[in-house]
Amino acid sequence: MLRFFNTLSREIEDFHPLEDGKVKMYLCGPTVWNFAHIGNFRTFIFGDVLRRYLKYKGYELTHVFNLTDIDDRIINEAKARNISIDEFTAPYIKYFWEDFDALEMERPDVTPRATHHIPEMIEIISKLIENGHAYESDGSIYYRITAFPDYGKLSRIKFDGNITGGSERIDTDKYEKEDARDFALWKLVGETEEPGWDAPFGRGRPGWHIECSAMSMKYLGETFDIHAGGQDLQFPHHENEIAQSEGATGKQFAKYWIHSEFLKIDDVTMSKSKGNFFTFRDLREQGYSALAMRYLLLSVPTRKQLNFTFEGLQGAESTVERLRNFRQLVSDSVSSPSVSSPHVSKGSTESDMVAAAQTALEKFEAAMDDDFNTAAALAAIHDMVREVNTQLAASGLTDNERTAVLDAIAKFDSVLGIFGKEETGSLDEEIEKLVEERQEARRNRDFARSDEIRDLLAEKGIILEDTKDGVRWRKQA
RNA sequence: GGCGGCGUAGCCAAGUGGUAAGGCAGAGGUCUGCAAAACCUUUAUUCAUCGGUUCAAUUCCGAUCGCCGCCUCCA
Repeated sequence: MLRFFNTLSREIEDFHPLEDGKVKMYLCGPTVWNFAHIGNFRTFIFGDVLRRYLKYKGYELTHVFNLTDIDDRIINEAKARNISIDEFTAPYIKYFWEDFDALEMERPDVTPRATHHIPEMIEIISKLIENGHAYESDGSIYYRITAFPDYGKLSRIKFDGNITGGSERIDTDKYEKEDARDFALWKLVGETEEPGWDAPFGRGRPGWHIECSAMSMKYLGETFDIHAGGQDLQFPHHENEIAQSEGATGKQFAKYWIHSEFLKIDDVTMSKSKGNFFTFRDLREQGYSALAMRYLLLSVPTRKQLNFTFEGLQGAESTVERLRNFRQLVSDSVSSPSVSSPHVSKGSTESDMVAAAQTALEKFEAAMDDDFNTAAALAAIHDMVREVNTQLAASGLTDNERTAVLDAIAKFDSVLGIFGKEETGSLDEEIEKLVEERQEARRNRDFARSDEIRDLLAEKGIILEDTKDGVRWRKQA
């Protein structure tokens, strides 16, 4: 039974989708005004694992993941460069998907862009004006929070007049809002001002929150199962989404809310405004692999803050390498002559590793079912790896064991995506020749030459290992 | 000021009212021509501190210290 923490209730709840066997989920995607950093990707990778795990559990999933391609930063940057919004965002959208794919995330089913859904936003705003949840004032359409008594039910924020730290904006606000908490749905602009779209209530552009209401409800319906996103979006973004959507439809918006915690770097939150962030590309250039980043970001359950350190990333690199190596060893064990040697044919030996794989799968699923405890899920995998490695070193695996273990790995990886693609293909001829020459040298006990070749290949990213069954090669991640 | 989270070995961390998962790094060993990989052993008498509840607390309660976040654009 899948259970997880629902921000709405602040409790761990059993998961019951609205419709049996089907899940509709929405994840807030990036604002494409810059490169996404790995803190951003923590949320997205969690979303990916959430997606994969729901499918693993057999749900038929509709997964919507938006791109915000209009907001004040984008407008200002585009203006500053004297280019259109589309021209400004196009490269960042391209980079984003490149990073997304490189991090082995599965593409969501629908990836809508805000600028392509202006009519849907206008429709919601029109409804809100009609039913009294919105009003015009001083060049903007505002949401009327007093008309929505449930406001604050997600973030549980209280407006007791106690706000001091955040009061600056409100105190100095030059807009004529009925209530300081009211937020803009639509900002009216002049007839020729860009960007601007025509609407019954006047030409303008959307506010900061309406896009997610519009895109989620368009593709998932007025009520859907899961809405996820970064912790920082809880307030005001998600709170406002609820207000807009439920204000317009009178129905519950999302049933379950999941928020991913921040990534810290040296104990300070990684954020663009603080300038202490690394992009995926930064780390890639420093030689760290996408798989290691995935592993690191999944090594801490999403609801806990994760402290990023290079020592940790390096550790993740070693771990991922070990896992990949493990799969390769198990896979290669087919041809190992020791597999069929008589001394391993004891029935108990075989059932042990089949059982180990089974146990690992059970623990893995139990951990994931328990509020997506990826840390415990990884531990289950490591336990199996150690057991099987021991068996492998001692006497090899039977065909049944090999199949069971590889099958378990495939299942783990269908959710976590940390093993990466299997190494296939062969070495090119030149390298093949060097390997052969090294073998020859070793036979002649010319170790100086053989070590020389091994170093040479290592520089090319080919790692050679001499095993009792012959030479084995693998590529560096 | 209001609200919330966290503090577990060198690092990343799971976890439970009954006596500390897992990974990385380190040390020793097996194997190897040497390596690598893998395996074995080892690394927290202790879970920020101080009190309290309890037969028993890292786990519950309170206080203190430290760190992080939201309340303002940010995954």
